[in-house]
Amino acid sequence: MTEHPPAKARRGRPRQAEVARLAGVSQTTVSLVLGGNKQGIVLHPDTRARVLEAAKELGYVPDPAARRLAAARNNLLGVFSFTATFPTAVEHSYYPFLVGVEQEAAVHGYDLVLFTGSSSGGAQAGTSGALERVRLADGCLFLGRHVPADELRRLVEHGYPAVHIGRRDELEGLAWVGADYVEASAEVVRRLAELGHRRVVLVREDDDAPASTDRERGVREALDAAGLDATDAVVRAADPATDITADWLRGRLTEGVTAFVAEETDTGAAWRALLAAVEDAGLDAPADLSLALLGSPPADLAERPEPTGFDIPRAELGAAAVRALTTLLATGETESPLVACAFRPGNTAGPAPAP
Amino acid sequence: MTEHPPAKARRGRPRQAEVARLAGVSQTTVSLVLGGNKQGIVLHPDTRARVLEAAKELGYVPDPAARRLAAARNNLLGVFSFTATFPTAVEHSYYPFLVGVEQEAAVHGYDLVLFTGSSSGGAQAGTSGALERVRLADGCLFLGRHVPADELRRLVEHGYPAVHIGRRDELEGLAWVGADYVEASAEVVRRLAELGHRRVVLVREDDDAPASTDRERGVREALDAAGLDATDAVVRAADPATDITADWLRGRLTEGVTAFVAEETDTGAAWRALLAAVEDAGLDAPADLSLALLGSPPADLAERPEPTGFDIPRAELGAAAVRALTTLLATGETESPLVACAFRPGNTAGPAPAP
DNA sequence: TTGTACGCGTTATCAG
DNA sequence: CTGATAACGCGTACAA
Repeated sequence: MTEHPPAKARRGRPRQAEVARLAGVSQTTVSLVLGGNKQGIVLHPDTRARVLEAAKELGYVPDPAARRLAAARNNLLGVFSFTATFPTAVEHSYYPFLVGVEQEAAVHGYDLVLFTGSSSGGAQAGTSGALERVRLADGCLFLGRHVPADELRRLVEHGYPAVHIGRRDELEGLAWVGADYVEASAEVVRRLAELGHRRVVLVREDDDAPASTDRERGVREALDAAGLDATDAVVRAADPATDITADWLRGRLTEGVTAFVAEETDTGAAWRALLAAVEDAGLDAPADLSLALLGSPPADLAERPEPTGFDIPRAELGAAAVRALTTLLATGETESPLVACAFRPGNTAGPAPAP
Repeated sequence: MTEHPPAKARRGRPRQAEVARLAGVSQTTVSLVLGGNKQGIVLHPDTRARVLEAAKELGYVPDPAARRLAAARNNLLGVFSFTATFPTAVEHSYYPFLVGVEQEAAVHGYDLVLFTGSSSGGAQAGTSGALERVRLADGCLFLGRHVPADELRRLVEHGYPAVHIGRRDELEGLAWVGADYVEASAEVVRRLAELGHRRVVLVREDDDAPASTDRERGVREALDAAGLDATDAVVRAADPATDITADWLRGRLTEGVTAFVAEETDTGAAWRALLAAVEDAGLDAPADLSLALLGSPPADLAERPEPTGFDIPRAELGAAAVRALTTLLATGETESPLVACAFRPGNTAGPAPAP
């Protein structure tokens, strides 16, 4: 009993020392050869070859934790996501971003660590300090609304390389990549104005995430620019399903509102409520009124009708985030690019009905 | 220059030793208190309190890398996927499996490592020895057709804990979780038989993956069981787009075939070709003939018409795979469960037309 | 009940 | 060119 029973998980996991023994050299040499020889030390090609062969023979792979502990890097990028609900449908989750993240990570030679219990509301979610887990990776991507600001700030202040997917100005020094919701929302309203709509209402949920406020800003800016009345132009619905009713809709219509714009959220509640209200009121879009969605529709109502609005370039955002993170890792430069959203014509908006 | 410039990421992070000094105890005691005291060692409540206070005071958070290094395990589960094409659409990728994988991994306290350059066709894909990378994780999930058998065998022979998503009997000792394609395909054919179809043709691609052969087996078994003619019941189309034409279709119809079944693949080529041939021939399903798809349709033609067939329970498969892997990790027991597929009525199959 | 000593796997320095 | 040796931060037998 002189040896602790080794954890099953490690059985057969070769270390540098074993590679060294097999190659007949020291462990240091193995580290040198396998580490790319940053020190510029000259090694005998034969030695090098023997080490490489031994490593391949044994299937040696460096332990990421040890690598990291020794203040090196492990070619691992973290992904920590805070989506409100568990992704039963892939489209509602962060996977669309992951497509771009994964592709770009591959380009740069990084593998990905998905920190669970974040999106999935698993055991560790909400636990204070849960974010610290990401330190296992060289750097980390954060995404979703409601990423805990204080924990994130701690990481950033300690110099941990982090990039947030989604604009995040409040956190000094945090790099982020964002969709240009302001411009995209403004464009939607501009189109509506061009279609003759003079009064437009934005239905947003009761949520102060940047993604929401940006949309509102874009809407307001476009209204101003078009010289339209912005009075009561924004409605905050704590519970869209009960607040946005057929009656409410009729009320607004009699006030002269001809177009309704919903923000996109995790649940799509605002858009859903709007569609339901229109149907309940026996109205039709775009004949009787125009509708637009500031984002992509939830999967279950993606078609019939296809919402006028814009698409969030999720994969590009993911890729841009990885680029930002890798340059942060390599140069220490913090960049925060804004990615444009493409306008989606759709078929829920049309010319404003004659008064 | 007596000190190495510490990595930015680590600067200023309090360690257990500092907590210990502040609390006037040893580092061990700190570890004990903060580690939840698994050993059941009795500590003086005051000591405990002092340690906790000191930890909070300093904002101590354990270093995950060190923790994992000491524990001789990662709590990392790998995911290595071999899908034929890059997932431009999440639905075509391995993400639907990942939903279940992620959820179940969270339950068991594991994080996930996504090995890039596998699904994404990145730089390292196809490289010999690329699979060895997975050793970084405590265990790994493999998925997709065409996972290189020899490399996988090496890993398994070395005792590396691996679970393949998809049946894989050829590899002695490899654990896998599979969808019961045989039974699901048989059920589809049984339904067709019940609808009066006497001659059924399976269109499969030129591919000998288990997922393909299982479907064929199910089809043949059901044909036999129903006493139907299995002559020329299976067509292998190297290139469905050019092989499965309107002319071909008419030919088979005149031979008395009334139902066509396509296997599902990454590309959905067989099903796509079948739909196109029917349209080109000016025919209609299910009026003139019946169609069924052994799997889920590609996203771009998920509706209109919804294919009769079955759904692959991808999330459940992912979850089952994680369970298999964690028990393999914990007990060394290899299990290979088969998960049932749900029949999907759809609307492309109907009663066989009268002869 | 608390402290000592060592190991986990890797990197990095420095003397042969 | 190579081989000891010391961190890195934490867990844990074993001793006090």
